[in-house]
Amino acid sequence: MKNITSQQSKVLDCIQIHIKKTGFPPTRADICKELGFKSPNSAETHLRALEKKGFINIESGTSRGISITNPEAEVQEDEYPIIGLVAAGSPTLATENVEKVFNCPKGFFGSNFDYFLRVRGLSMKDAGIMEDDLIAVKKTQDIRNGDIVIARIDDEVTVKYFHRHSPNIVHLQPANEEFSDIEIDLKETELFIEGKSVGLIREN
Amino acid sequence: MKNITSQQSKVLDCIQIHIKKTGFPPTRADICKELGFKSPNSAETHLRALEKKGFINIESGTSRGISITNPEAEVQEDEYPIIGLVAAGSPTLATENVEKVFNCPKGFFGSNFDYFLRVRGLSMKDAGIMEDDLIAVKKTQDIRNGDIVIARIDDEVTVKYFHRHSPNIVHLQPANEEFSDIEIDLKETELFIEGKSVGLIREN
DNA sequence: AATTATACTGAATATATATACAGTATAATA
DNA sequence: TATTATACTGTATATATATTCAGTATAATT
Repeated sequence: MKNITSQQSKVLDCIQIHIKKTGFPPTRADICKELGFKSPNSAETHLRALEKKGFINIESGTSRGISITNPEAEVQEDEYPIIGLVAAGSPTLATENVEKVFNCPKGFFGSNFDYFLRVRGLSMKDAGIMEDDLIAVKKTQDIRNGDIVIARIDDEVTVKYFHRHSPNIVHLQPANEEFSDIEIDLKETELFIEGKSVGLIREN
Repeated sequence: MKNITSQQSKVLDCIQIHIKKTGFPPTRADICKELGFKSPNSAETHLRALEKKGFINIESGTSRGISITNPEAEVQEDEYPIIGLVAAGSPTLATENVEKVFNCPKGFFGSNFDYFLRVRGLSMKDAGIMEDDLIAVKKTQDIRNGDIVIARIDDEVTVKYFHRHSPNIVHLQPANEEFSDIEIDLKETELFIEGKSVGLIREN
């Protein structure tokens, strides 16, 4: 996305405003009227420049065939799958585990994420994570001590605090007195980190 | 909004899909192509029917001048204020207490709500409500025993479980051993119920 | 010094598009 | 029974619209 000139920016604004106001994009003539141009070619050349720079897309031979390339600045809602926390067995993101999809704006929790995990059990109760809560999971290996991770040990999926104080020993710590720490020797046991929690949603 | 026929519904869907896909509404010909009509007048009459019933608006003499009257059915994101839990003094929803606004689709938590409350303290810790969490508050007086309410006693705002087992005695119960019940005699003390919690959001 | 991008006017035109008119047919309503 | 709504085909056309071509002028690059 290259830099935009002052006039091109006005034209881009004009398009956005027209769509918001009327529901459909402007014609060349509409733009001229709005911005005071006397020739439709003034609008045309600006549109071509905006297209070349990647701000808009022009459908050739189509009336009002202008679409704004980057609606990121706008709403951008997306569907995220809700995955049931399967006790054992199948891999986490398998299709059969998708409970339903949940509409949530992108970047709702500041950072991006990949899916929601439906919480089972109360092992993270003291971290305010309750049964049936939805954890927003970001698939990443960039984990720091104290992060809440979604981990897989021997096909069992669990949500815990992550702590690693020596190279081969990882502690998966619950937030509930009734549960005890899981200590994992990476030389003996395989640990797969699915991702980490970046947010939480609870529906009452 | 009158009832819609099956064919008209298809045409309406077609318009919505076209806008979503291309960024601009379809022409009569586009609709024909999509739905298999052989005459542009087929689309035209359906459009007129949809306009008459209030589902769409048609800008006369304008190419692709179709706009959908009720975009409610679509995404419908809205801005909700985040209110800081003020310890004492000013009324809760006063403008000076608005921390910022938060974009969230309407009906995100199943039911509607009015604002987000930023949680201070850990009095509801065992209910999984932690410091800095955002509680989705629905302003209502329709409270049942066990609901999490936002209550005001003498200008102090608090979040607690609501219990009323006799007509004049209300218990506001925390979810934390370190806090004790608040018993309110409605004949002596004024209790104002701001609303109840319908959901929760946590940003990690 | 030559080229390219920006920023316009003005005119011309092929075609994309809305829209009216003429029919046919069926189901619902008054 | 007459009327209206629905659901189409098919043709025609005025005009809305994209788009090209011919210019003029200034600022920014190469």
